[in-house]
Amino acid sequence: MADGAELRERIPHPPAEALDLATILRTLGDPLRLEIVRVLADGRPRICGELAELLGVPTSTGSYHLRLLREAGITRTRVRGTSREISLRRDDLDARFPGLLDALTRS
Amino acid sequence: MADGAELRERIPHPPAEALDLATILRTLGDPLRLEIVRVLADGRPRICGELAELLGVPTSTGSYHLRLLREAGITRTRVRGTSREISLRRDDLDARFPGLLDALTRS
DNA sequence: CCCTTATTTCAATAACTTTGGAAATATCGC
DNA sequence: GCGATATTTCCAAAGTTATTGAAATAAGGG
Repeated sequence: MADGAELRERIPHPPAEALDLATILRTLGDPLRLEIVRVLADGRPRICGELAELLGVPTSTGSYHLRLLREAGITRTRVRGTSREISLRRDDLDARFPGLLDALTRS
Repeated sequence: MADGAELRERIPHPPAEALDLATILRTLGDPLRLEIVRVLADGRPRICGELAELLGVPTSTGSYHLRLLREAGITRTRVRGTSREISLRRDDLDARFPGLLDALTRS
């Protein structure tokens, strides 16, 4: 690690008020990312490698898509040991865009 | 007009069964196109030039975005005189993805 | 500490998207 | 047909996004 920055790594998430509908739609408008959201829709968090394997992509590709989902405010990422636990930000999304997630994950 | 193809010009629209959610989301994930959909959400059709002017873009740019909306199955385009009348495909969208349009145009 | 495991970042590349001026096409009314 | 009006298509430039191997970083456990 680079000299000096010894604080525990914090993963940045946008606050709920900052969520932008066009950004969310653009982010979900990719089959891989939409599939990730559908998998997470059951409320159970998954770890990054689990999702990459499920989608059949290298972890570097998975990590890229998970970063976009997190930056758009769609998912939340928590450090747990050497893994990251990914979950849907369902309450924030439901509060900000009622009905959207339901419409996307229905059936 | 090119020699021989004298039939009345028909504008292609995808059938309702062919609508794809990821394609629709990708298409709406552009601020200009999302704005067009919000304008059309009142159910009143608009002509192309009206929309381009409203958005402050050249008609060639407007025409490009309207083509993407039409090809994604989000809007319907009808020839009316020298103009094209653009409207939302609300019934098809509501039937195929219940709640989606409502969630996008609420407020 | 060092090793292992999980994940991210980097860098290069390829593929796709957006923009807008100019030219082409379509339709109408005369 | 012709001219006017509305829109689309073409094209090239610019911008953005996706993909992935390799290197870097992080955390945990001996």
